[in-house]
Amino acid sequence: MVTIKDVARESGFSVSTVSRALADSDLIPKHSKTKIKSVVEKLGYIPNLTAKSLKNNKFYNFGVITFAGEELGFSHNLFSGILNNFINEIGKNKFDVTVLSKHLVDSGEDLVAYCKSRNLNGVFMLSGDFSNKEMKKLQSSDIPTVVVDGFKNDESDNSYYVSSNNREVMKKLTSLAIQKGHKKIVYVHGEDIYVTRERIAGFKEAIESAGMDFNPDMLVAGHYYDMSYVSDVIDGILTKEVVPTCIFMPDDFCAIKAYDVLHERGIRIPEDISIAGFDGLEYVKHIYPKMATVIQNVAELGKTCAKIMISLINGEEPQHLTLIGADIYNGESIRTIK
Amino acid sequence: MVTIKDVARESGFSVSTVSRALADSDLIPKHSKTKIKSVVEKLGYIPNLTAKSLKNNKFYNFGVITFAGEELGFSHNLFSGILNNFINEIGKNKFDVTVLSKHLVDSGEDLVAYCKSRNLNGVFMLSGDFSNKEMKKLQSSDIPTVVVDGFKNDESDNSYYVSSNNREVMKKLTSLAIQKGHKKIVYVHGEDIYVTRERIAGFKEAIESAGMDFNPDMLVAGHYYDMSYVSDVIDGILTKEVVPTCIFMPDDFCAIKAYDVLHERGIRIPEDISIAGFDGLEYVKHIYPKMATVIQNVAELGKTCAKIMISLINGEEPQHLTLIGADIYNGESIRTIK
DNA sequence: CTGTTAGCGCTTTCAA
DNA sequence: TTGAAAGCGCTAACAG
Repeated sequence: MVTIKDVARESGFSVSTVSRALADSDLIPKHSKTKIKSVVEKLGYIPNLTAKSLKNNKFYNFGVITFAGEELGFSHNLFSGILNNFINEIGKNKFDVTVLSKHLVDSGEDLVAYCKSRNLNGVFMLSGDFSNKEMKKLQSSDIPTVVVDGFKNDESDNSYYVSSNNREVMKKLTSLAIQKGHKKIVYVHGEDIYVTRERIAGFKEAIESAGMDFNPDMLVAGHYYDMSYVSDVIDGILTKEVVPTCIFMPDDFCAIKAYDVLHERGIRIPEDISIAGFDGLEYVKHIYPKMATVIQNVAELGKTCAKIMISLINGEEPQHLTLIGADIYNGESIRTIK
Repeated sequence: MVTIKDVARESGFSVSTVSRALADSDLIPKHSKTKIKSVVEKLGYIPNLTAKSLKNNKFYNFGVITFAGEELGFSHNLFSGILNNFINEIGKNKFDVTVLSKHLVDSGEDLVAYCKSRNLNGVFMLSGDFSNKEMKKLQSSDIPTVVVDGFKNDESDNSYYVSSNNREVMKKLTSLAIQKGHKKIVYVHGEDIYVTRERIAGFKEAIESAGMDFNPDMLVAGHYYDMSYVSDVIDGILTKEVVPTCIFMPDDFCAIKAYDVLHERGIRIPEDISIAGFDGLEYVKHIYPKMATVIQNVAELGKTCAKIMISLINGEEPQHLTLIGADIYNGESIRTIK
């Protein structure tokens, strides 16, 4: 390993002069810099950032945690897209990203200690775990956290939340179905977290502002990104005294499974029952019938989280909750009832 | 920040004794350890791994690069699953994982320098970029690299390759179609990399061992994980003088698009044309008709890569090429021709 | 303009 | 059984 010492010796300057030259300090004249840089080149010197960090007490490193409660990890189609954008934005700003493995989170190790021992400047959580103690401790620690999409919105001074404008977009989606003539709509919603409550609120608002009566039967509890329960839930809905004409699923992944189940039962989409998903995964636009869904702005979500992280370590005070606009994709899975 | 010095002062021992006690050294008697650990507890001391690393010249940190050539990053449905398993396996072994952003790779920065300055012990590449110079330099550097799935298999002493047993499984898939009565099969294959060549080889072998004539018309060039070219390619195939009864697509993602295109053209799957994908993404089992595909063993692929990385830094000499078995999922998209 | 020196937090030899 | 001291690679205050 070539160190700054080697460069100093070889170039005839002292270590501090070399350090300054490499930092492009005004104190060092051009000719010295040139000389030093040529030696750097010659020896193939590469500065050791670990040493630099230790000295400066600046670490330029964020952690990322992926939704500990699920098996999905990076395979979560929505979160992986958000993560992509987060990482690229962070990378543009010259920070590093360290991944905290699901194993680490599940093992019950002290997450705060883990992060501190690695000098992480902040942690990005792709959906908080809704039960994990360590995640909670991390959120209420002095390490800044930015949580996207799945969170409880517990107030914590040091935690920042980003999500789509779920209430508004769910209201839009519901209004669209109503406009198309649907009066009996069921919303299979996910876990009780902030985004779910918002979606339910938007759902209700649309129903009520259309002059219809909201009744609790319109809500059915499900889970996000979990196909296993879908056939039971769908069967339950099909045997209700009032069978809906339209079912909103918690997300596209579950909605695909709903397609499958309905197909097996000989029920046509959208002729017999209409379906909508949520998230806007690429492939739902290419299945038959093209699935109506909410397209979350994955790029904006990821970038926003990154910007908040960066502004935080710059000592700024961003908003604690940021909402990002989402769009409706009409598809063909919600029929028009005459 | 509480340092080892603080613990030393507070406990009345010297820094070195504290260090030894925390490393559970035999030199330190139980009562001293107990005393020291109680002070650690009291002060909330957390060891600084950066300092430790610097001192020991051990860094316990791997890099991960995601397929620079594409927009997908972590959204790549196959690679994200592999990555999941890689990270968890690495995490179990107490190493950290640092993400190298696509931005970093695209920007043309010196990747080797980047990795060295961060003291990365090795780099995991999810599909090599087939053109990127920096990626190549990295692979031929003294930093060990493990590449999964998309690679050229250029010989490099310090690069290790893992993929599914593509030749064998593609032979199986092709044989299955032949057995079902298909004689006119077209394989839309991906970029010219090792895995593609293997798949093509397996495809040929199946055709020839069935006593059929292989002809180059059976191969059509496409791309992996790219929907944009699919409709052109499909249209091209449909206007051939001999229209095939079965089309193999490069992957599930493209195959979904093929479903879409054929549907738009009024061509039924599998009655008119049979389709198969490749990779085994969860949702292809839930679309209609259920898509025949090759299920790559994502868990084994990821874990194997991790194990190779770890064995490398332990000074072992793993094989340079490791093949993992894959399975066929029959689905319903390859019809039986009587 | 440049060098000497101290020190970031930690481990480890050497000496007691 | 413990401590002093050196040093990992680097930066920066201070002194010239």
